[in-house]
Amino acid sequence: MRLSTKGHYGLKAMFDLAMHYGSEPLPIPLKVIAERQGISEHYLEQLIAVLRKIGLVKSIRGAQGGYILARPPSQIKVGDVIRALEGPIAPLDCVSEFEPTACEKEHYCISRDIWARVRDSIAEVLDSITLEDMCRDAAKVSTDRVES
Amino acid sequence: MRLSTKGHYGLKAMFDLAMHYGSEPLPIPLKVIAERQGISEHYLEQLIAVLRKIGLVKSIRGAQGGYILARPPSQIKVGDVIRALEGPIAPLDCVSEFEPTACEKEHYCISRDIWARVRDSIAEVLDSITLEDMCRDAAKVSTDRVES
DNA sequence: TCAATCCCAAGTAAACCACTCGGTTTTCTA
DNA sequence: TAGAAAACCGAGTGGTTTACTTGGGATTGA
Repeated sequence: MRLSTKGHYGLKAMFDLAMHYGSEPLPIPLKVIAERQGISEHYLEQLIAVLRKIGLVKSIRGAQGGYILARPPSQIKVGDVIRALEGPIAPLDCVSEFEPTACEKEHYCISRDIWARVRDSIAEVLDSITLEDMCRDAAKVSTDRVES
Repeated sequence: MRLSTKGHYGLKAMFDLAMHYGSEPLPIPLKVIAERQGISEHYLEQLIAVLRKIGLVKSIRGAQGGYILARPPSQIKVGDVIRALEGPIAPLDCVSEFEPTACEKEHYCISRDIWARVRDSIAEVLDSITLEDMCRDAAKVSTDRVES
């Protein structure tokens, strides 16, 4: 029941982009994201390629290029990012969100219901949080720190 | 975010034992469990060894021996079984239920909160279901089938 | 032009998974 | 008391996944 670094790093990168998403967003080079978030640049490149193909980020090539979010942070859910990088939420294949594979049909598998509930509870958490929420929380944390 | 077969098979085996746990429980040989649940016997042996060491099942050696639950089904939570076989619930190491490893301390990691929430929602589901609940549901399903 | 940047494909060491194999030891029953 | 049924034990194994690295090529602003 572990998340791989794909989802973890990918979310960090998306959060980084969200934190720098202004009214006139400037593209942020991968190198900067990787440094700020402490991730191998080449590895992150592979992850962000997936996010780009899925349409969560846009890229601008050439000098002064970089990446920007394809939509405002309020319209990107954490679940979108995780699904893009980790695939459908599915503790077991037979309860995958999308195209569940057939169980052994012999007898009804009682544990299936449990994993379906686990899946739904994970999805509920991930889909209830947007990148905007994360930015707001981050701002709050830094304010709290200054105050204390 | 996948469960391995360890947790899956282990829960099936425990459910099997629970379904045959009477007032005077007879030991059930591994071979029988493995056949009923469609699991490789030798592989299940390794899993049940873990469950035994942790104290969820008791073994009786020799002919007519086998395994029985160490406690009644009502006192064994699904979460107990999964934790025994898969380790503490922890989407990331830094939010492990038990002995979380240190995050990069540099700056507060905002995504940590998300994974902690995911962890808690998984734990909540798994700890709210006992083997007895599973048996009751199984009985209900088979009744429904007969009625329909 | 040239440096910054994105884009792409392949390779790789280590870990993990889902088993298998080949035994030894214990204990009930005939 | 032999023999079979069962638990117990440890090593091996082929395949997949993970988390990268390496080494380039294509695009574009200054």
